[in-house]
Amino acid sequence: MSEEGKKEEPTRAKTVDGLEKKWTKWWSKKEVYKYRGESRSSTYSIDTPPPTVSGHLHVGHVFSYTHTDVIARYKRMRGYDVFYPMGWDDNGLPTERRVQNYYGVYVDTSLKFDPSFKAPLEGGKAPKDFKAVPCSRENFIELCETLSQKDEEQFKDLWVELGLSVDWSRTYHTIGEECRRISQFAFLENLKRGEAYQKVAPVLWDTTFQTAVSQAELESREYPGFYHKLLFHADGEEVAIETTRPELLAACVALIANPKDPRYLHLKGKSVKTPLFGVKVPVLFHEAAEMDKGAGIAMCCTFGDVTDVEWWRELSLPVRSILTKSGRITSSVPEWIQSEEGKRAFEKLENLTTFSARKEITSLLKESGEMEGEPIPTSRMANFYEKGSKPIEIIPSRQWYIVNGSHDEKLKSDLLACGEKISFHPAFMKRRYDNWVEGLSEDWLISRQRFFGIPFPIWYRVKENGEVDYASPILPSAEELPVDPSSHTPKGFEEKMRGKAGGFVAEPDVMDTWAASSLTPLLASGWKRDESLFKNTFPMDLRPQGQDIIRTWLFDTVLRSWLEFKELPWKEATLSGWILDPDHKKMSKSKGNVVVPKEPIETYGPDAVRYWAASARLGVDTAYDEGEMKIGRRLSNKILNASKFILDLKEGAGDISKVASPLDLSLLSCLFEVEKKVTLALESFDHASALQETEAFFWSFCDDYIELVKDRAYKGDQSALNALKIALDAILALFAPFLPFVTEEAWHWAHPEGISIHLSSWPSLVEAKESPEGFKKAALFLSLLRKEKSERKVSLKTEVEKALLFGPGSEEAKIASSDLLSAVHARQIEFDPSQKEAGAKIEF
RNA sequence: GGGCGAUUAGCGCAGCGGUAGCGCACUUCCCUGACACGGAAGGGGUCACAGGUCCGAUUCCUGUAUCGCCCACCA
Repeated sequence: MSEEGKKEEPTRAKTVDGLEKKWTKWWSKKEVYKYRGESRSSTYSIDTPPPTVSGHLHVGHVFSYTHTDVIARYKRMRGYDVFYPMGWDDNGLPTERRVQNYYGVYVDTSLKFDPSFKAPLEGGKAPKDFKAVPCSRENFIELCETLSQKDEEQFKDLWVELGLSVDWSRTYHTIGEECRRISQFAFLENLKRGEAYQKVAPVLWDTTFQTAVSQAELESREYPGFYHKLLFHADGEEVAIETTRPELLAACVALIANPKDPRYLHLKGKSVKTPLFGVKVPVLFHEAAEMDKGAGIAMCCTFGDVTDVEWWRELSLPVRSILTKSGRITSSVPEWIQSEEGKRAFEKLENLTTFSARKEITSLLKESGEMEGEPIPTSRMANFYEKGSKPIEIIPSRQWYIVNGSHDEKLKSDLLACGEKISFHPAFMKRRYDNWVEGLSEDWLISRQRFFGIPFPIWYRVKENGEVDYASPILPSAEELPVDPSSHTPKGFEEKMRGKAGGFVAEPDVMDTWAASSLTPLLASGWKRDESLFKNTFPMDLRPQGQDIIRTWLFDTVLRSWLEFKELPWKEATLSGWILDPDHKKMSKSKGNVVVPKEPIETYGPDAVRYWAASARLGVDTAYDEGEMKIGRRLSNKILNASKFILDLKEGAGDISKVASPLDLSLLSCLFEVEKKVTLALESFDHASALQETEAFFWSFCDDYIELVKDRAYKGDQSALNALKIALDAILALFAPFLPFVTEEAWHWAHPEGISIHLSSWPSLVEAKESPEGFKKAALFLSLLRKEKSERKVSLKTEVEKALLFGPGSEEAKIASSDLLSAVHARQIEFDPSQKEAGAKIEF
């Protein structure tokens, strides 16, 4: 026992306050949660979600991580060697922005690493006329690692305080060297097998961040717009179309109507002239044109939305692009506009943002009389990059992709089969996986036009004529990884050949953050780094995560694992729900309703906060509820007090052979039943019922069993004393995964030489000879007698002459007759099972 | 438009073929030799609605409504 422990012993803690400091220190000193790595069969491995290191903590973190910790602790007590690592996600836009603001820098990939670089700021507010300073990608990554270390300390403090049983010697960073190496290596493997490829195609583009984004990162939002009715000119008639994107008129390549629409059939094979620009475009027909939408005929622009892309592809239309990557109209008149009026009109739109261009073109159209009526306001759904603030545009560019089954039926069905083999908890979450896989329409776009992130390990040759030869990239060997092609020179070249004809250039793009995150099971388990660790931990057992990232993190991880090994990354996936604020609104920083987890932990104690979290089932959105924490705190205190009471009695050794009274045996049978239920629940990841079941038994144990046997226990009755001790040990063990601090405290009172309850074994009682009904009925009649006393307005300890128990169950309750007698302070007791309804009477 | 979940006491939630449970809150009582950061007892619900299956439905089936989420649509 530690010195601290000794000091505590004479006066056992009365409340839960302060337990966390004492025991977290002890656990760390004794390496209670260390993964030993003996064999795959004894290992239970967890693919812990690496929290985004953004400097903000949130009770939602506490919620879902507690669910996982309960399982980790349970498995450990079941004898598993639990592999429970922790990662930090410091690769991605949130970190990038945070580092930029914190240090006052931005990345310039043309710069070389500067070992003496000093950032101009170090947190705090930037001076008024401050201008951010450029730095190399490597310097930026260094700054990122420095800052995330600070953030990680915060997170780690929280996790430790919460009592997460993480093995802190196993941590990783998603921007760390090892992760860059693995991500690049895995990408090169994909490339080798033909699963990664590049192509020039229309991509979803965020104009604010100026990067391509993937289908998985889209979200639909309500966006205000206007319907504009434009008049196209056909022979002898005007064709009206409706559009919300008039600014793209110059990019129009065709009008599309439904082949079944009689209104436009006569235009088949004809062309029309666009308003303002007078460009001739064909009238074409396609099933995707909806007759009841707008005018029933649409203009197809390159590119206004994904339907345009579909038409463009299927009808082999030309590309007429007028939007630049910054979201502005191009700065010169495109060659397809021939007429003088058209050229003049376009000049007025040059360099305008889509928003200003829309206003400008509207007035031009009004002037020319080619718009019918006023624009009609509408609210439509538009696609946004989830972190962006303007709708995405579709712009053709060269990008890297990884296959995901969208164009490959075999791969798609393999991935669906993977979904079948993973157990989702709750099970209905699997449908979201299926829906996503079935609905994929494009391969996974993994290149991002950002500066911070994991670079593609690729260079390209520059031909003698100065053109970049994308077709045959130069690749590094596995030993060279990680590389940053913008500052490292490929083998066989000299740095001075960079950017020169006959030389080389770097691939400027970085990988999507999910490209790294999708490798967490490989990263954590030591793939290509520690083969014995890898053998013992992969495929992993459990992936816990949020329900919102099934389509990204979960799917991408399955995909990468499948491509790499033709294997599942893990067997089970648990999905936690949202945390809502007390008014059932989703907690989010922008709403300002976020609760910082430190506060409730300090106020109620970590066990109480865990109690709240563990009371909610997986997949169920849960309101933040301090009331529930109060109950958890009360329960924790009660556990301490009940333990104290039992251990202060004349010590029973917990020897089951000394338990002889039928009531005591019956209690142990009830306990056996509870253990079975709790174990079953935890095996199916139903921590909430496990906790509830344990708690219900514990209250009945305190209110009924302890009250019944108190008298015997005071008198040193061995049967009662031993049963109390056995039950106490079992109850502490059943609570241990949920309430690690109080259970540890009380367990050490009983086991002063032991290391930790969390390394002790899960209770495995055998059913006692007596039926559980005896105790249950005794408890029932004890409660009926209490009710009788309460209704007769006498105190519980008032002496009475006779207690009369009748009705069903009173026969079984007879095994407790002498205990009932002393518990209700009666001189005699009578039973009458012949009555129809159970009840109790007292006589004075 | 497709899919998924929810709807049970004032609130938060369990339950699931046999005439409703837990916790909080509420009312009453009790500083009883573990516990007043406590304990005992009590009141409170036509289980969203409408059909169907069944001897019997809150529980199964089919619809409807409301709320939430995911996907698709975005002329």
